[in-house]
Amino acid sequence: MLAQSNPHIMLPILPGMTQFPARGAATPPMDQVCFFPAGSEIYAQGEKAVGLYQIEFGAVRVYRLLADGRRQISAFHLAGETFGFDASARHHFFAEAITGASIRIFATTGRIDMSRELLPLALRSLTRAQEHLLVLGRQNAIERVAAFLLDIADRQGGAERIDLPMSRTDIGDYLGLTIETVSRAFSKLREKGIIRLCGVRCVEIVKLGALRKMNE
Amino acid sequence: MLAQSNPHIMLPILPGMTQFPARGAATPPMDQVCFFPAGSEIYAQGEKAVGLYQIEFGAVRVYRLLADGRRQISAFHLAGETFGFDASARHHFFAEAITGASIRIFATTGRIDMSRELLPLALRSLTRAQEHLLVLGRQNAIERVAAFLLDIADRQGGAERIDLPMSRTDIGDYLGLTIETVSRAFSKLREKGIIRLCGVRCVEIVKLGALRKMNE
DNA sequence: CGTGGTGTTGATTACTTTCAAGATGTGTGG
DNA sequence: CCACACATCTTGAAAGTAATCAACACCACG
Repeated sequence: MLAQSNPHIMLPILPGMTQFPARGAATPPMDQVCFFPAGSEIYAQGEKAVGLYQIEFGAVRVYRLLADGRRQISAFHLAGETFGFDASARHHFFAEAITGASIRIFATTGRIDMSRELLPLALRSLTRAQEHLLVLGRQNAIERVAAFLLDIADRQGGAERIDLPMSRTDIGDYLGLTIETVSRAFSKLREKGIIRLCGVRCVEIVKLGALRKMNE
Repeated sequence: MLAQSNPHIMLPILPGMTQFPARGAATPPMDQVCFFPAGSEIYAQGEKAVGLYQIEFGAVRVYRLLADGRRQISAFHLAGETFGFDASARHHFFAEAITGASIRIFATTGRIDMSRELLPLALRSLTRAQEHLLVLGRQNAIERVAAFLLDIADRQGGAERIDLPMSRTDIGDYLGLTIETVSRAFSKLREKGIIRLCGVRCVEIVKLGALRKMNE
């Protein structure tokens, strides 16, 4: 696999890019591009919200925890997408970089009113969340994985080859399944000839129609 | 039970209130209060969105269907709440009155920009949806019912006596469970002394702490 | 060439669904 | 006001799906 677009490779900090978390800084600097290493926290539940986050490259998970450690990832965000709407004054969720991610942070507080631009983005997040409710509430394991693959494929430009930045654990926590069940669903889709697994985090969609038919 | 606040009782159409669906009208009239009988459609998936909906009294379900009839209710809305954000140009979901409901419809198209007022409402819907994802993805049947009761109790003003406007089928379709499982969860909570059932659609929360502890 | 993290597969257990029957409650008509 | 009918809800038993527990495979890294 070439390095061309492999998000697992740590890129050097480029000029004009700040690495975060940085020594001594309590919050990331505003209105510039920050680099978050794989696994690093972008914001935490209960933390004061300062703005919105636009991903230049990399991937992000937004999640919530139960007291016993059960985790629900409410959304993945990929390059080009904007997140951080889980807040009125404070964040209700955690956000972490999955792979190393370069993120532009926009201040929205104490600024000119940005509602007009923000509302459509917020509504897109809302629609996504509501559609995910249908998946979690009414679809079985294999249908959930199918929905996940279709969603990611679509957001990666619709090519049949998908690059998964996240682990099976992340996928499980997004789909409300265990990693074993996710793995079995992948295997079953492979056995049926619907997908091809070219490496653990690379999937090729062979029968797009069959995948779509599982989600109607 | 007194008629005082029983939403199951059909109220007469009051002066200044239009009943809908009405003969000959393709869409409900704008910027006024409409009465929707129990079970009637407020908007449908794919329908052009015309505005937002504020509930004067009654209750509403917003849902989506799979091809085979499986239904996921993404949200219930009670008196005082605003809904209808499941749309960019067209609605992505269905909305129906559960009980007879009186609803004020606000036009948002071709009007002065209302983003500033709308954004906080949309964000509240988003947070609700994302929190519901945790329930559907990571909680078991009894925890889901507990979460549901806490949510409704909170939205009805926090009194220990809850009036449920919706059927067990609706609750099941909201929580991603069958009606039988919902019923069994209610029974188990009753057996544990956490709730009391004063009629099928009336619940009294006896041990609020125990209920809360199931949702941490 | 080990080592640790991640992913896969198998066997068993637990929980929810499905199927079925009975109970409760509401509305209607006598 | 009571009796019946229909819809809704509850409970039980059997079946099915996903979780858990366990072992092994794979891969990147030192």
